Amino acid sequence: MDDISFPVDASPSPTPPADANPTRRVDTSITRVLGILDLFTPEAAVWTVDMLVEQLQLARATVYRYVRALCDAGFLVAVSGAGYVLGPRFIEFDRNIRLADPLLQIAPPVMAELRDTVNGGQLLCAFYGLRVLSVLEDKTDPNITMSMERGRPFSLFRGSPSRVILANLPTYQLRNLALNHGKEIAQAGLGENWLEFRDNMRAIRRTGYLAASDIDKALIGISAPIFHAPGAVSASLCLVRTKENAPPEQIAFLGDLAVTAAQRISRELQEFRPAHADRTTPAFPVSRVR
Amino acid sequence: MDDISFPVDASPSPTPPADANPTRRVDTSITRVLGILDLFTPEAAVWTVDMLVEQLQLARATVYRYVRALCDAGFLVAVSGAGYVLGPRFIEFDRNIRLADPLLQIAPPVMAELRDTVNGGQLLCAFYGLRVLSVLEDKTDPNITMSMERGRPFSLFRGSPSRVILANLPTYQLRNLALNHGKEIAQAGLGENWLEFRDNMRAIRRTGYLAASDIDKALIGISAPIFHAPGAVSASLCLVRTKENAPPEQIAFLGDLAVTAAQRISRELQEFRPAHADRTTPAFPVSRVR
DNA sequence: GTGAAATTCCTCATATTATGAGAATTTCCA
DNA sequence: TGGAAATTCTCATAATATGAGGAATTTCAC
Repeated sequence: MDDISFPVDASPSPTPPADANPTRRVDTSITRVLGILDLFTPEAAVWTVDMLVEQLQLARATVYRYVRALCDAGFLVAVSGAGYVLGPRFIEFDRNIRLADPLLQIAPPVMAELRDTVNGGQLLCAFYGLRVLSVLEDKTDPNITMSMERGRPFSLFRGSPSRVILANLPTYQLRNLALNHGKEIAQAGLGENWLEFRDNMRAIRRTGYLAASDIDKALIGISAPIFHAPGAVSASLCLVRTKENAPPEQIAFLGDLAVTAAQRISRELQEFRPAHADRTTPAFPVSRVR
Repeated sequence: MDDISFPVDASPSPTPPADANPTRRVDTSITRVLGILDLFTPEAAVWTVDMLVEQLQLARATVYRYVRALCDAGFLVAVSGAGYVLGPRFIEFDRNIRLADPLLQIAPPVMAELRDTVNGGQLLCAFYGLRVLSVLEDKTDPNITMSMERGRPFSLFRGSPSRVILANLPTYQLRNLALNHGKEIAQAGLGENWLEFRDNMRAIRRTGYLAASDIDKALIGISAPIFHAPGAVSASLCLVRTKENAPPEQIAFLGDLAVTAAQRISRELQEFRPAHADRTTPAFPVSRVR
């Protein structure tokens, strides 16, 4: 737990930027169609065709074609008054993901057992390529407004749940990240070069857990990694307390608690065999970074 | 509540068929790309490019292009071992929908108040064009395994939450449905022709609530409609009990309870002004049937 | 770290198909 | 039922997605 300093400006980065890679040639109509969905945010939940025409600078007929394709697929629905909103397909797919995810079958009882000891909140985070997502929360302290419910995205480089996953990625993936995202790594205070970065990650790995407070300054999160297979990190368990409820001498205790619980989840995960093992389906594995 | 009979075979219809309309010309690549996502089910959560090539009968390079487009958008993620699974974007979009949906801000406290009186379970269902989706459940009786958690789709023509929404749609939408989905309506026992259908729907509308047991035979659901605007039904509240806990003489009581709560939710919904009323955004309205 | 095997991406010619403008049709509310 | 608004259709044109095979990466066991 040495000196992993975070001299980052506290920009909240609510949504990581869509991984637009302008240098890479890509089928444009697909990208354009899918890009429409990005416009539908909680702040701008309803879009009319007129608004889309103006925003996208496309012909009216084209916008209608796009919108219809998305409606047919259930990604948009028409609402009264010539508007469109995000469709039911996202809700259904989220359920599909929940149903297929072994982590969500294994972790909840473990987290429930911890609830009283933690006396704060718990967060289960999953590794998704370049980002980490909260997938489950378990809150007891009503003073903790984590607003970290399922679906909240985090950068891979900020917050203890993310960083403890990052630190446990295989070496070649860390090297990839250092090559492709060196600037973000440096900005996050994780090292100015590959060697520094590697050593910092190793330090976190050796401690086993990571305590940090760089997302919500009033809270402290103590995270431990979860492995789908030996050496294959795929998630993390984060114990959360308000800072005044987490005196320094308790950090190690909470860290051990997190590590033990995460190891237990990892073990059950590795013994887990999905209910539908009939097909020639590969076992559910861990995300790759690109 | 007269004689709305349901002589339907109990086919569970887990997922309504994707609204494929082969007669209608549509941009094909978009459809093909989005269609890939349909392959990712809880039973077949992991697909390799090889499997996709065989399934789709497309060139390897094309499949890679499709998959990359979907990965770039976050709808798929690469996992170790050359596989792909549904990506984080669905989880994020589901959260976006939750955050933007006034219903999910208003209904939970109302449902919490009802919890002890209902002494079973409650289901909040939303109307999405041709289907109805469970969006929230509140369960107290542990014997009720509704498996109706958020995201479970229902046909618009089966189950009391769906039918009570159906019955309260505006006349011209009912006529549309009778024209385009007459067979399903007849199969669901809702009427052999437009006049029968219209009368059946009017009967449900006049009763105010609908009790039925056609989804889970061991349970009974008592549903009342929720309106986003006068005359614009958009959701329903369904009170659930096991059959032995719901003697006939209590049905009317539960029906009144559902109607009262649904009316309260409707009223608050119509008074609701979203937090982000800055833009020239239309107010969040109700789905249309096509 | 290193190297072999597997996965992923790129290049390019060709033919498919998406696009835009405006007309025709359908929807929906008074 | 009518009429304004929303949606879809038609068609010529230009853009771009496709497939095949080879090149470049990535992965993972040693």
